[in-house]
Amino acid sequence: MTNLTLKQLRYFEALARQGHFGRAADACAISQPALSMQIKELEETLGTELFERGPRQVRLTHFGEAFALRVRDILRAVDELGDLARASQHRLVGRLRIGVIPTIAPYLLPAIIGNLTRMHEGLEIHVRETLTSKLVQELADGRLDTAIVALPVSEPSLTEVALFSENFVLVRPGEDEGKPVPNREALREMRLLLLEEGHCFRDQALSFCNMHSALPRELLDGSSLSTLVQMVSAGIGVTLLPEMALGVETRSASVSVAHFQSVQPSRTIGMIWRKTSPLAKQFLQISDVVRQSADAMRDHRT
Amino acid sequence: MTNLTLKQLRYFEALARQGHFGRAADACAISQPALSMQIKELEETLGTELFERGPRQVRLTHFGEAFALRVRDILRAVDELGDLARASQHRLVGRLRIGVIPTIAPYLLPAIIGNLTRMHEGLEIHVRETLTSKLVQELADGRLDTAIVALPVSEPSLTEVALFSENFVLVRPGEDEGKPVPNREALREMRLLLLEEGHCFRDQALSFCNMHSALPRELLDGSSLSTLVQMVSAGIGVTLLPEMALGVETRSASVSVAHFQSVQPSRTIGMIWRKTSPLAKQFLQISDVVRQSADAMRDHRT
DNA sequence: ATTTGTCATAAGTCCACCTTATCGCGGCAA
DNA sequence: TTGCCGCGATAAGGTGGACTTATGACAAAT
Repeated sequence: MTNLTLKQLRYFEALARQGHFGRAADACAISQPALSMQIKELEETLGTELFERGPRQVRLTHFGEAFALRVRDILRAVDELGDLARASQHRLVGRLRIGVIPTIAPYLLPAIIGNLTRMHEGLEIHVRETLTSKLVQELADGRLDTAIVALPVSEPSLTEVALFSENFVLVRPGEDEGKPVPNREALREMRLLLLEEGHCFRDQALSFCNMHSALPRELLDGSSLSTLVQMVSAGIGVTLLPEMALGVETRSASVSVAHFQSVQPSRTIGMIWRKTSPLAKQFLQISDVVRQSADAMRDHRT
Repeated sequence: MTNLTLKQLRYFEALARQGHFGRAADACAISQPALSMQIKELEETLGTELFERGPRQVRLTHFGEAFALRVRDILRAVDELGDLARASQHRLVGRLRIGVIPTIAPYLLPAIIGNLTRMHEGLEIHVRETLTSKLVQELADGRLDTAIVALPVSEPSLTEVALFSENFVLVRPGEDEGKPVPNREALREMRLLLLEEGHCFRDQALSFCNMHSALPRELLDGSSLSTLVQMVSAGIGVTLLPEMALGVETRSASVSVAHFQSVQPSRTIGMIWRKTSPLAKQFLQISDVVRQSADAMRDHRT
């Protein structure tokens, strides 16, 4: 025996409502025999009569009534599937698992989360803050949807879009205020405090100084940019900060901030996601939000 | 765009569960391209991607996950439809609206209801007690499922099956005990107490006496057999009772009961239902229950 | 008795769906 | 790199199911 179909249930519902084959067929935009056949097939599939066909009227049997109640629930649920799909066309819905590197997260996330939840009501945002390599791995595993990292990542399976660039600034103890800004060569002679191994920002800073990672002698590892700034404030050394961290980290510390003159060190921050992800359009939307958030922060700081 | 089908939802569920087109196709007992096409069609219908097709694995999108939850509910509900039908195959289920004439109801119903509820657990019995004409009308209107009345009813649209026959007995005041039993002609000279117009039992009694209904002079109307017996007990007249009523009505009344000698008046009690009713088989089942109940009563009384 | 209304059945057409065969592509090993 | 392999998408063709119109059957109404 054939399985039952949604079509049959729809026809059944129409006939139960109309109590008349002809009118029900009209309502379904089919011919009366087509409806008759489908109803008959449905009854055979169930092994029970659903309607009592009298010459005067077509009436539901008892079982038909019980059946109709459940069928209506089912049809409503099915129609809601369509609504659900339509609703999630333009609006990002459900859970968004976003990864962010530690040298970005504290400064950018508050604004991003605020804007996203405001624009996409009902969006549940999970944040993962860790190193780029782990983010990439978790992205590939499907444990993350997207991540905000420093470009380039150069993973062939990932799409990357640029969000913004930010310069690095030199942070020195407060008493160094006004001293000439060292160039890269001079910097190499100073005690440069950087994050521990694995942070991309560390590599970027080293790269700017033309140093290789195999020079641990002159480096002290700090666990966060905030810690580094505190150490600088204590006169232990100097460090580099991405511009975005300036507002938060140097506000209440006795340090002096200096911009480099000729060659501005910088990095590009971008968003990445699996090339296969069907949420690409939504991610582009989100990237706009992030870009705007970052711009707003920059404007507000200057 | 075509509507979505249960088949698509079933395929979708299999693919969501297996995460692999080939295995899901096997599970559905179809070829892999067939499943691919149906999934594609489903996604097009919804306007959204349900799966993220990576070279490594096939994963649900967020929307796909939300979708799967609802789909599973729907499929479960649909499968329950089949169970519901199968469960109500042989067992009478739901509501049974049964009509009974007043000269039967008080005596037969307790036993019937007891037996029916015992045999068909979960059966909800509604009883309607009124005159045959109204029962027939309500039956035709679909407000009753079946009725127990005196045959024949001779409605072409109704099926009738005999349940049992019962004789009428003469009920006289207690002091008439032992007096010769009058024949029909003698009965016509006595003060015969009968039910009001419309009761079939009244017509049956009159018919036995060869009287026509247009003889109100010698008749007094009582509202129930019980009332009639009380009036007889008070010496107001005599009446006829169906045998079935004997036990209940004459137990605590000072009346004498006499059986007629030669020509036993009687009536046939039967069950009726719409010819179009698909519950015919169940009604036959019920009629057996009723028959047994009546026999048990008769045996118990003698 | 004829007509009307209503549902079931018949016959034929067409499209949806399934099949097998093949392509395209990314991953993997020599 | 090059060829192989696994897997999903695509192509082409066949079959059955579902729809159509036309007609039958039956009861009710006139």
